[in-house]
Amino acid sequence: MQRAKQQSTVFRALNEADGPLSARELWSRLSGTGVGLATVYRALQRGVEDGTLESVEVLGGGVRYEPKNRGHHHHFLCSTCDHAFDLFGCVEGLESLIPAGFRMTGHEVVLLGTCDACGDAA
Amino acid sequence: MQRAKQQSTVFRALNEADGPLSARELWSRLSGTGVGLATVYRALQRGVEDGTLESVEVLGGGVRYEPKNRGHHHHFLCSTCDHAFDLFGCVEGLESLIPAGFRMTGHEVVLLGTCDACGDAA
DNA sequence: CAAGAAACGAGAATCGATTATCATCTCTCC
DNA sequence: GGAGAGATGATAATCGATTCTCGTTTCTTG
Repeated sequence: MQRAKQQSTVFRALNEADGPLSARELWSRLSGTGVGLATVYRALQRGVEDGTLESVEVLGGGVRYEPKNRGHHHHFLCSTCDHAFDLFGCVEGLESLIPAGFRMTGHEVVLLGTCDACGDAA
Repeated sequence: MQRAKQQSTVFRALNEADGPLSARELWSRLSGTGVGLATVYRALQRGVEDGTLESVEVLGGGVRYEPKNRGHHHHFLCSTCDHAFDLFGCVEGLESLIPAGFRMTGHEVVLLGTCDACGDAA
């Protein structure tokens, strides 16, 4: 087991993911590498401080993290495996929903359903 | 202080709200009525079982509850006061975001910004 | 009014997520 | 090779949210 390189192992796993991962989710993907949960949290915290990572809250799964260089996008949450996938593209017409006097600075869209793998299995 | 009527006090407060409320938020609106936090949780739990309430997760504020008779709608989350407001209307074009093989069963939209009151104060 | 059932409030207990602690290990720079 | 700094893993501690427990109170029914 290498030391002092564990955090980069964490970052690599996050970069290879197809969506934001929670600390636990990330940790379970690192089983076998000997990386401890505390190190995962330390890496995530550092990444956010550095500005290389971003914490996002999708739904029901607590906070998840993903690289900050993925641009504006949204997520698809599989209700079976509870994994969040990145989506590309956005939606129009959000402004029409805003009540008078409110100022919008951002938006989040989450699509729910079953992913490819879970749909096949069903 | 009346007893055995506390739960209806909880339901009334929730019906009068302009958006979903968390247990704490609801409880703080009932300060002065003598209603305990446990009773708020009991009422919420019962309401969800009855089907009269629905639990929703907006963002960052944990679970919130609202009456189930409000139809399909979304929410606006004020980043200053952290209160969630009901919005009316919906958006189009969500289907185009779904990857091949995925099946969509629902969606959530949250607009972020500052509400009327907090915008005025700023 | 009396008895039993259900609801109540306060605070203890629990639960999951995150953070802090600490002894050990590894890397860097002599 | 050695010293010091920083990183690491295991685990304890913390924190907030929610649920549970218990003695008390209120409601219902007669």
